Amino acid sequence: MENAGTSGLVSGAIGAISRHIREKELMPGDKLPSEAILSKELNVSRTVVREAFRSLAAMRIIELATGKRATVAQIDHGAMSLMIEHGVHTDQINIQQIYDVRRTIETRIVTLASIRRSDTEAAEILDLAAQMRRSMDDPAALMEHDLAFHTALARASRNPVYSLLIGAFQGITRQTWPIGWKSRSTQASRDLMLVTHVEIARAVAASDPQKAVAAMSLHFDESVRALLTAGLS
Amino acid sequence: MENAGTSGLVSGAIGAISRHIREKELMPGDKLPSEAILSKELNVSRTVVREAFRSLAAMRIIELATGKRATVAQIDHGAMSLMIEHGVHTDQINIQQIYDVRRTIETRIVTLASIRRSDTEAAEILDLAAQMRRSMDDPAALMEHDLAFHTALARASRNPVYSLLIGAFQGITRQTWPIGWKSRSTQASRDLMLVTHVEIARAVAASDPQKAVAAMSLHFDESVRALLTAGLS
DNA sequence: GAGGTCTAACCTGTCAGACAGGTTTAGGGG
DNA sequence: CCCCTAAACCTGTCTGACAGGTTAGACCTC
Repeated sequence: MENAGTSGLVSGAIGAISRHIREKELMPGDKLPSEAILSKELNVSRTVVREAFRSLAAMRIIELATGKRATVAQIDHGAMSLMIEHGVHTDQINIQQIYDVRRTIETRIVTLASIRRSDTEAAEILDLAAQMRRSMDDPAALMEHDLAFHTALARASRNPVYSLLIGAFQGITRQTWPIGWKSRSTQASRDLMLVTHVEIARAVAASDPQKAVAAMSLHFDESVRALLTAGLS
Repeated sequence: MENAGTSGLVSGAIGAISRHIREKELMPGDKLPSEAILSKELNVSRTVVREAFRSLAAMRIIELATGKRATVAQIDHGAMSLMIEHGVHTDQINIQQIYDVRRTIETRIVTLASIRRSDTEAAEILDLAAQMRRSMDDPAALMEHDLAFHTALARASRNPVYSLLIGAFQGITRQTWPIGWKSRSTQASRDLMLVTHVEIARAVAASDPQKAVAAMSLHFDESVRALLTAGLS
């Protein structure tokens, strides 16, 4: 009775275009045929091709731009971020569950980062931790540095899937971060958070996976507690 | 110089519709306004609303069906699966990287599953492992049971984000699984794989997280080795 | 009054054609 | 050989139309 994914001209076009990308082994940046050509080849109206393009663009599989032809896109976490946000807003996922996943993958990330980070990356991570400390009185800036810190760690893991995943959680984290920050009411608890980040950075820079994991673990214990204190289910 | 995500009438419509869902606190299954109404409210043509709907449907944020109005959708791994496949086909992600992520999260999954699984779930997981054994001579069926096994474990973890992630890797796994199976050329290596699954199932059923993690770890060691043997970068 | 049926109103899927810009390309002039 | 321009190409958006699926209410029967 259900067929949503495969029936309909648009779904057919999506499939045909995806196949085209695979078969021609197109790489990010490569151009796709124009809407007019595709609509002729697939025997459908331009409307159908356009809706197929939009669908693929929504998943960041292709990239659209006015005047230019569509191109194959680089993977990007934007779409995943929206999906996760949607899941949270519709009560299908809660914040604690996201934190469990983040803890799991970020623990692995710091292990890999400790082993694989370049010196430049180590410096960047250290610097981001320092910037966090400096922007202690500006929550918005602090949050951005915090997010950038975790993103940099993911990148240093040299596994793009981890970067993708960390990026996917960023959207919803932006919305919950202030809650956690506010619930750290004492100066001591705020300091602790900043110090923990510095500790993580130092351990990664020192190529000490065990210490890095321990610090990251502490960070999550503390974060989860902060969110629970704030009453976040 | 870049603005792809926020400019254009369609992006505006996507934003407006997303906001509508959040502000009205719509839950999965709830209906959205019709295309005609939305196009009037947003002062854009029906074309624009339709393309916005398609985009949201591609991310499985909403669900479309002919004749009926669009509804808010349940989270679904379909879109993520396509994104991952795209990443692999365009050489932005390789299989080993995916296996590293899977190992990381599946290790956590069996820990949670061991603690939280219901008796029904335990029985199901045990049964799936048994079915794998029985379909040893039918690779297609074996693969499906294998995938179902890991999906069932994720579900038993009681964290929908893990289910989502496991689902997201399923598409690409379907394409690489046969490679791994073929590279297990000896009867002994094939038996090992089946036995390992049974071990995981038994450990979860026995609520023994440590044993479950050990077995899962072994499973991934073995899988990664099989793929490396097959020459998969 | 309850239940069932049928029709009219509503809604989505697809098509065709049109036009305003943005982009690329080929040619022509210096 | 380089630069500049105009034509060709391409996408974004709008309008109007029609087929076919869905729904709700009117109506009819028991």
